[in-house]
Amino acid sequence: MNIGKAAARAGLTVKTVRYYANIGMVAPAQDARTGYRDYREEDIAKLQFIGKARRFNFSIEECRELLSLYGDQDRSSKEVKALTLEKIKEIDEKLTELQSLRDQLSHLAAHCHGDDRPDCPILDALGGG
Amino acid sequence: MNIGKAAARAGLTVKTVRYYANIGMVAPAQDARTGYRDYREEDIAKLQFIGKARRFNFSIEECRELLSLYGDQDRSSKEVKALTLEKIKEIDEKLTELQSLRDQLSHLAAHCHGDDRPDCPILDALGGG
DNA sequence: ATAAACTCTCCCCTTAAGGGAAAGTAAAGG
DNA sequence: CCTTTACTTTCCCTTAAGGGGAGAGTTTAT
Repeated sequence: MNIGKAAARAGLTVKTVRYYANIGMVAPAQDARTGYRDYREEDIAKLQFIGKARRFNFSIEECRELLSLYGDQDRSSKEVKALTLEKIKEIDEKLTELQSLRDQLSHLAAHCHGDDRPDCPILDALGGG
Repeated sequence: MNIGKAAARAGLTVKTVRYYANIGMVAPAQDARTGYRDYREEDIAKLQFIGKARRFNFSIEECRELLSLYGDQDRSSKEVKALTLEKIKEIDEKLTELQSLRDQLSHLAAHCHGDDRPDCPILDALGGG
């Protein structure tokens, strides 16, 4: 199967799929003459797997780890769960940080009258000490 | 004032300050002979301003906008508030997205027994259709 | 036969800097 | 005065994960 079809099947762009081939994550055989890549069903499954993991905010390297666990018949769910819990922790930290940021900005905006007068608590807060 | 001192005063790295000079955000005069940059108090204030805005998650381009408003004596707080409210909206979207992501991962982790058995709901969810 | 659609590699672009090399400059110490 | 150390300069490469587009070759459809 050519790359265009493969990408469509996996819900990815051709560029993305070619990128995954280049970094050796899903690297199908290439025709000796044309250089065309030939994707098999197994490759499609991997691409779909990666696409989903990426949507879950796993990085490329984490995807690589998950993929090796996925392909390993003797994998233990322990490792997968650990990776997932770690990812959840990261997300929690990001959530806390963003929430705090939002509160601060919201506070500033609430005290800014927002008209044409030149004084503005937001700029004051940014500029002051 | 040399770049090292200026960076320290602003709580930024030398690399960062030099980067800001290169992109024309805070570009002090340079000595004709040595090329050394000479930072004035006004520049320090700008650097501190940018540092703070960056910590508030404003992008470089947004910092540039804020900076021009900051330097404009006739600035209106209306524009600043608008920019801030927009930023809050972005953060809210990001929060929603992250929360949903967290819920999904959390759900998967909760149903994964996490022992050495090879079946794992997380991998199943990633691999399945 | 030819035009359209598809694929290939190669190179530059993105954000916001960080790392490090090679070379010049300044300040401190003896 | 000389040397060592600290500081600064420009330049180039790297990051994460691809996107955009050029130019050339291939396949398919008309």
